[in-house]
Amino acid sequence: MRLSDLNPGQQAAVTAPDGVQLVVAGAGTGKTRTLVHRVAWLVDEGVDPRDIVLLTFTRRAAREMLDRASAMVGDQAKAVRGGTFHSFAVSALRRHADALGYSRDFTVLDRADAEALVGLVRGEVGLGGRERRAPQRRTLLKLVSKQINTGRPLADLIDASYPQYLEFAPEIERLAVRYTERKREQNVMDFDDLLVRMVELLRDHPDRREHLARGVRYLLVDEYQDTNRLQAEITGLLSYLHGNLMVVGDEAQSIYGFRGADVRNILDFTELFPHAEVIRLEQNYRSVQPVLDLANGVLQSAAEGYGKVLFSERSSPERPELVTTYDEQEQASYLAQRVQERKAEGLDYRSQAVLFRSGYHSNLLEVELQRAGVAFRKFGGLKFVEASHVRDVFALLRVVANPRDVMAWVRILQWFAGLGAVTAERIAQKILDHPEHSLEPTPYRKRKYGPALAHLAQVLSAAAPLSDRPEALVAHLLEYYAPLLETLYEDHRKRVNDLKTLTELASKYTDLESLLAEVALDPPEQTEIDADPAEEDWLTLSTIHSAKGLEWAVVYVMQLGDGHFPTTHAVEDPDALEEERRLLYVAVTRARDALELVRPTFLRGRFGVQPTECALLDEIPAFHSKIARRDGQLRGASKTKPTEKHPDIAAAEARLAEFMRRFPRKG
DNA sequence: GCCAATCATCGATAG
DNA sequence: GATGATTGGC
Repeated sequence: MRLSDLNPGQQAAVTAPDGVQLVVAGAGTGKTRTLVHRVAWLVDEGVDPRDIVLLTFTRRAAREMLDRASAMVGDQAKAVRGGTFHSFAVSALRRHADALGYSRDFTVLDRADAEALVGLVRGEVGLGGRERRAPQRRTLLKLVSKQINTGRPLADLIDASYPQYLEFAPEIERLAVRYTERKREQNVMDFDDLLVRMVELLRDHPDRREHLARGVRYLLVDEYQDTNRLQAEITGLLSYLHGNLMVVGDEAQSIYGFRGADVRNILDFTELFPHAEVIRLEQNYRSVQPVLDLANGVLQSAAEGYGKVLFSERSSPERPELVTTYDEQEQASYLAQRVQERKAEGLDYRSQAVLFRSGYHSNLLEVELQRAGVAFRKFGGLKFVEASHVRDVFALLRVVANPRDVMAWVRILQWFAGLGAVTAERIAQKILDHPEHSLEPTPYRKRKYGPALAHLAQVLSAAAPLSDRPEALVAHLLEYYAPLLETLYEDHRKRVNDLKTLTELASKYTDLESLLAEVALDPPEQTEIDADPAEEDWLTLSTIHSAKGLEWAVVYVMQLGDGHFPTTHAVEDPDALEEERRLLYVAVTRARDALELVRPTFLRGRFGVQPTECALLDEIPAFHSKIARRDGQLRGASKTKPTEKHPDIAAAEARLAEFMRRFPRKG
């Protein structure tokens, strides 16, 4: 490895002596590069790679960094343990489950299952079927989760986000307690439990703490501004023994407030670790100055001053562009055409990315791209494993792995005619209370669904011995499930292909537990599954959250407009709007050479499709001098298809024309 | 008492 | 489009 490629700040971070360092690194200042070099440098210095732990925000980021480190110092760097806090916790918790009243075959509930379980408890604590409008299970889980991740009292959180539900505070308190109890009974953990139990393990079990911390000689944490208090606690507890900790982050890029992330973790870091060396990386190597001018403008408009100004030595005559289109359809057509134009000019799709606030914002664009034959992959939004029929198969896998998994049972049992939610829960509870019998169909023999249960029991008992061969296990279960699929879904023809994909997915694993944990913690993206592996040049579509830490030569930020980006909620809530601003900052700073902000004039609002402002853009100081304007209307429209007006807009215009005709202006 | 079909309401980001 | 309350049927 060569240190001469690095600037003095980066070198200081890479070669820092033992101890605690805080690396404050603005967007594009080579944060990832620095971490990669740090790992490589440590390995090069003779540190056992297995004693290095690199915690990142996604597993994708961890993999990428370790690959790059390996390229510098050889494959030994692959032995570095890397992943998210959650994935690190799963492996630690499996080994130490006994200390926490769990057994080591616990399963991980994803959000949908967690919500389903909250739904069961919801009825139990009296939050269902009343004339008073009680919060939905989704909202309830959000509240409980936020309480756990922030440590703030539930009543405060309700007051802040859902004041209309304050009258339910006592019931919600009870729900939180029951929910936790039931998860433990069922030997399942939701995402929050992974952190909570990890803290519990490290805090309350000194022997385990020492054992775990002994193996963490160097701890590196990326994206520290997006950690919550539990993660900060884990960071401190894991590194207490050797005292070698490096955290890296940028407070201006904090975009996970909704998940309980606390910027104070990074802002107050030196109070917690007074001996920490603070290293600042300020020079931006990524973007041209005009892009940074706009990024700086976005930060200036923030209520909380970050006092940060990015500068670059890369100049460009082109300012970022504000592209105005008529509506969403024209936006989609424009983008599809624009990426092709750039491709024709010699810029690969690989160097371009379209970013948006919410997963569904790209729906129309995806249709246009498909029509135009542009290969793309989408990151964020609905995942392959979230499809209902795929979840079905995973429910079968989960009861094989953990027969106490009530939510998996409840899902499976409701496949059968005449067996509804109430009976399903009753049977699942019975299995939980007498796990030695598992599914014993005899008591239900006289029921309509008796034979179906007998068949299921038979399939599952044959499945058990296949646990250490996931591929064979999936094949066995599919033999049972495939015929069922046809009766369960009218559109089963579309769904049946996914079953083959499932077998392929399973073939990558050697045991069932890691298959299930990985799929819960790092689900493969739908378009990765669909993509033609031979196609190497594809366009990236991504939510801004999923684009964090990445960069492209050209970036398009689409769907700018109140109610979309920023989202509905944020338009009224100043704190939420601040997070939207940081989100825009993250999006803008992904661009190396060129940036386009695309803004449809007519967007779907509360009263149908209507002209829409964009608070985020309007408040940027001297915005108009920082951007160039472009009309997104397609001139060479014959190349693609003609722009269609949104039906709502067409209808509104027709009504307007009718109105004008009947009430002609005088004079 | 439970199931299955029907109707109103409301939306995000992710491990 | 999903969630959850409601309603009619067994």
